[in-house]
Amino acid sequence: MRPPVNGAVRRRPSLSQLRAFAAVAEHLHFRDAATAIGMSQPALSGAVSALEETLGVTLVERTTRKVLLSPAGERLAVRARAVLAEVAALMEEAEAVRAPFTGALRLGVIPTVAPYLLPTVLNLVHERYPDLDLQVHEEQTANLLDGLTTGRLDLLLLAVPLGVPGVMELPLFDEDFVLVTPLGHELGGQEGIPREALRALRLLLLDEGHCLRDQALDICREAGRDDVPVTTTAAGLSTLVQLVAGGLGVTLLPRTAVTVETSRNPQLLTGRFAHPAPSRRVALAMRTGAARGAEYEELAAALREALRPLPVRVL
Amino acid sequence: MRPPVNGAVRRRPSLSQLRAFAAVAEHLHFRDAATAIGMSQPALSGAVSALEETLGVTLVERTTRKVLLSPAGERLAVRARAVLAEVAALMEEAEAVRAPFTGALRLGVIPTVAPYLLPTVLNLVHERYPDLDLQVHEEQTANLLDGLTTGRLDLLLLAVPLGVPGVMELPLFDEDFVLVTPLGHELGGQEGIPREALRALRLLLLDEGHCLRDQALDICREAGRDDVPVTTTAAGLSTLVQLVAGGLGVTLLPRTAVTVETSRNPQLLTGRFAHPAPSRRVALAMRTGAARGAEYEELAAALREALRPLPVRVL
DNA sequence: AGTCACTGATAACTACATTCGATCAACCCG
DNA sequence: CGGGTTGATCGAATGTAGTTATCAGTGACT
Repeated sequence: MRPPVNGAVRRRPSLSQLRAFAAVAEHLHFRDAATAIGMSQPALSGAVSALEETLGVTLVERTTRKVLLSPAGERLAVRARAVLAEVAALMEEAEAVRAPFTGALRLGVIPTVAPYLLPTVLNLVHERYPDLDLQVHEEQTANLLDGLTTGRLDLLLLAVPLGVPGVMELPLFDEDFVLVTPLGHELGGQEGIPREALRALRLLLLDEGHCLRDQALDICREAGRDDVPVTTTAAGLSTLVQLVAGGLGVTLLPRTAVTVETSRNPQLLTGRFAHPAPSRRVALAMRTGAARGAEYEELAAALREALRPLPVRVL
Repeated sequence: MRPPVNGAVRRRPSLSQLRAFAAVAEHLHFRDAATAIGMSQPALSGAVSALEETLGVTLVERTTRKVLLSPAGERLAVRARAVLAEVAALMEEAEAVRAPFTGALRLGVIPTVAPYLLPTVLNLVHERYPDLDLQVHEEQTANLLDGLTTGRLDLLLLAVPLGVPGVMELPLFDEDFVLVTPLGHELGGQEGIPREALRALRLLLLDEGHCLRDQALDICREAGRDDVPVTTTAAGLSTLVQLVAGGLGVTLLPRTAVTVETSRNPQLLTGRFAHPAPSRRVALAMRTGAARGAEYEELAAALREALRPLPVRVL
């Protein structure tokens, strides 16, 4: 009493079969799919048929003129892609073991960090990991996270916490915010400024999308300021500082940006907040389970050392 | 200027190679591993060597007397297992598509739900999915969750929310708790009992580990009762009800349990709480991304229909 | 309606990877 | 110093997976 039409011996699918199927699922066209994965069309055709045979399921509805996936095919294509992704991760990890700190590392950095930390980062990489081909992409947090999860980027350097599942943060340091004022401002150059002072100030902010803008607004809220002072905004910290120098208001600057941005402008003063000063945490972020994760952690450790000379609290 | 000792052509590992490696990683013994996956020892030996060749990494340190994984091997074994797990999931999903609602379904049920819902569940399965081999396991929530994540169980029927990552809940219904009192108790048989009444009652509870016990305690806390009345506890709801009938105190019973547990005992009365009454939500739970997930969702839908006659709020 | 271009399927053949049984060499143990 | 166990190696048989060449069905255009 065996099942009726089941003469097929159930066996294990092969990776190339899954690759073939995934390619067909993507292109919905056998010849295109075949060239895409570098094999002949008959081979691919046979591979897909063989897979359907081994799984006992029709995956692809082919009318000579059109190809589309069966409902089962839709579901199994997802699984096939998952398998192939795992295999790719394995091979990548093998490569990472074989030759750590080589090849391309696509690093995403937020604009309010990039100009001030990149010198340190680039130096470190150049000195310590000369075979690492660091490719820097400066974007805002949301874009970076999208790039990370879609695989366009490998590693991010940004402000945390992110609270995004599947993304692991490797904290680097905490840095205080300082108050940047024009020369002659009542708070100019003071120390121990209470946060509540923010309530009465005309605060200049970055454009929408910059996490620093949101952090500044949060700090204001915590200081008891409920209105949102959106009068002027600037695309970059340098511009923002120029606006402050021009007397349009004051702004908050992360500690790492202060030296670069204010030293070249004698019109500015920086004031420190009272302890505990508002601060932000800067970290590396990678996909949880990234193939080169171990390297990223080592890089984070090396980076913490390299950042020690900076006026921040290294973690 | 090509890399020095790299004559090997980098190619793609095969699934059988990964299977072989995973087996060796598990057994740390070539012959055992070979028999475990049903292939000859030389074949397995060759497969592992071939994998090392394709990956360009030494995975296994073999001294003729001992086998152990290299650090790289440890890391890559994890990846290999992940690949194989994905493949297994794919095959299982294919099987599920090919023959839905057949084969074994290992269902875990908590003790405070099992006796009252299983008749409905078994009936439904028998009528609608006769080829489904339902295997019921009655355990407490913590054990069930462990069983689910380790793969010992496929589906759970329990009280939610669980808040466990990787576990998806398919809500079935909400049911009120009722107050069970002995005959002659001041609150006996009343309706619209305020929760605050719980403060003054001698409440009997189930043993540690039953989620119903924790829910009852939560309800008490919400009602403003801070002390934990742990005087007597019982291993099952039936026992608990007997204790109530014996005048030892009162207890909370989920609505689905009331008919069964109180009808056979004329010594008891049940009282309803004022709206909104304390309640619990009962749901199915499965691993996120379970191969037969679509079937479980359909089963949940069918179950909701089948439960409609019961005095609960079906979702 | 006929033809053409393009689709995926098939056939025949080849190459090579996988597997097996048999055997070998190293090692631990008594 | 054997005896037994370990993993590695060998050579042959098998089966898989790939190739090129060709076929057969379909829709579009004239």
